[in-house]
Amino acid sequence: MKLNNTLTHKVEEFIPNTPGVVKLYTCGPTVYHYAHIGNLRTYISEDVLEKGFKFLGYKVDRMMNITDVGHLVGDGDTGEDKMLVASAREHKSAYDIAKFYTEAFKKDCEKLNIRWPDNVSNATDNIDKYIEMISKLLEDGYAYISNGNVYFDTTKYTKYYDLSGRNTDELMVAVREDIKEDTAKKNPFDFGLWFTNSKFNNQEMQWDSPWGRGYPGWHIECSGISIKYLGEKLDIHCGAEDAIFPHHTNEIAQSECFLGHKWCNYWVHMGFLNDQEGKMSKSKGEFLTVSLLEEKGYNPLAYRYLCLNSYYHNALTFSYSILDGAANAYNKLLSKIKSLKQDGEVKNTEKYIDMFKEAIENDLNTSSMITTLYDVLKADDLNDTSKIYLVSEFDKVLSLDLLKDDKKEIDNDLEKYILDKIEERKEAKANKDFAKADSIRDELLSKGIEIKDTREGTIYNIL
RNA sequence: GGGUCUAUAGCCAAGUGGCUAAGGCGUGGGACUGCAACUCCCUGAUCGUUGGUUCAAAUCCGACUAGGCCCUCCA
Repeated sequence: MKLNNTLTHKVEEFIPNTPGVVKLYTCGPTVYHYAHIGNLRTYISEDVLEKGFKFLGYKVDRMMNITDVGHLVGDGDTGEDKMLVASAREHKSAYDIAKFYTEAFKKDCEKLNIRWPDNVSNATDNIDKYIEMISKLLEDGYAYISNGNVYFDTTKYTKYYDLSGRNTDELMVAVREDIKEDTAKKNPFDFGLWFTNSKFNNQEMQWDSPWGRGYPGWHIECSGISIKYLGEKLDIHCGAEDAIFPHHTNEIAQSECFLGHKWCNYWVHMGFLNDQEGKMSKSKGEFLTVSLLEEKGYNPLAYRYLCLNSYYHNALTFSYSILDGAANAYNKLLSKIKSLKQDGEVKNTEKYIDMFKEAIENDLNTSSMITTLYDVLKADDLNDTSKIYLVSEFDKVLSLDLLKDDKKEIDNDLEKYILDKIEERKEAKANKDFAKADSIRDELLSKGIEIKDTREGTIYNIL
């Protein structure tokens, strides 16, 4: 298995700490609002990564966090706490907001066939672990207290800039005009581990700690949860590309200083889904949620297909025309698969399984996986039974419901009505009364029933 | 300003130094059809520009150009 490792800036062979086992940590969502489809792209990629490893025979121990503790709002807003803003907007407590949007996120994942990870933990459920880590960092001199807050001292960790490739001199502090520098820090890029004295005096979520009542910094959350549940050595840490600096950079610093050794060998970052102006956000432009796509008549899996057709590490620009293309391709693919009929024994499939595995091993080349699927459908050395078998195998990773029988239940009355109409139209056609034939077709279509004339006769399809 | 990633046909893309540059969508043409839809067949690029390395480069190196992301938080 080869992966694009941000730590080494190379696509390189993946070697787990324990042969055959992958310890995988994926950064989860901040649950203060609905997720947009750009957020979900990352989770689709991580889902395929997990399933791809399993397809290759690995055991995957995966952990994901849910960030349910407040942080600064983004996407155009400034200086407010996300959870607080959502609380005020919806007149709910921060805990209720987190619960509500966690459920919403879960539903979105279901619609996109993103398997809910076996291990998911809320940031607020692991405060004890953060306190343990921060205490040790203070004890060992990697952290200091200033103005009531605990900060990590970035000058104490020499490899601080390895992941992002930056260096201290060239970074700009508070590059955006609307951000004020925190003067309590010793060094500009030190970051908060625990706050007791923040600008959010109305912070609802607070806990007691050796440094006073307050709340943890954002970065400690992922490190704490990962180490608590997956142990001291992690194989792969995933996240979106914007998390490289400072989030993942800070995670590495605090984790390795706490552990005293190398923590994670592979850092895999997912590219963004952009709109025409660039980064997709919740506050500018159209707020593209899975529900919105459904309202517009798109199958969420058409979006999944779109994502799988591109490389996880690169940016993808969203537009309705590319979604239309994906939806079209996806529907054609489904109807091709639907036309397969069981016709014998499964045979000659090894070659195609190998091709599919090769695509996975090639840095999760989802585009090639789909190409292999098309190769199977076109193959003349495979019978239909073998093709169906391969499609079902591939769908373990692709999760596009390729073989799902979505035939809608219709009652006998409706069926009789449709068959009568089809018979009536057949007669009209025989009598060359095409106006009548067309009007019957339109009538059925207006009721959501599409008919097609095939060599085997007229068939109908409930839309 | 600095870092980092990217650049293959209208669009999504494969390609990891060497046969005629995969595949999908769309477009155009054709077959089928009373018409249409469906289906099937045919249809397109010297790989951002420019130097270099090599017997050989879309593939390696340099420069340039364009764009994404990061330097509060964001997937």
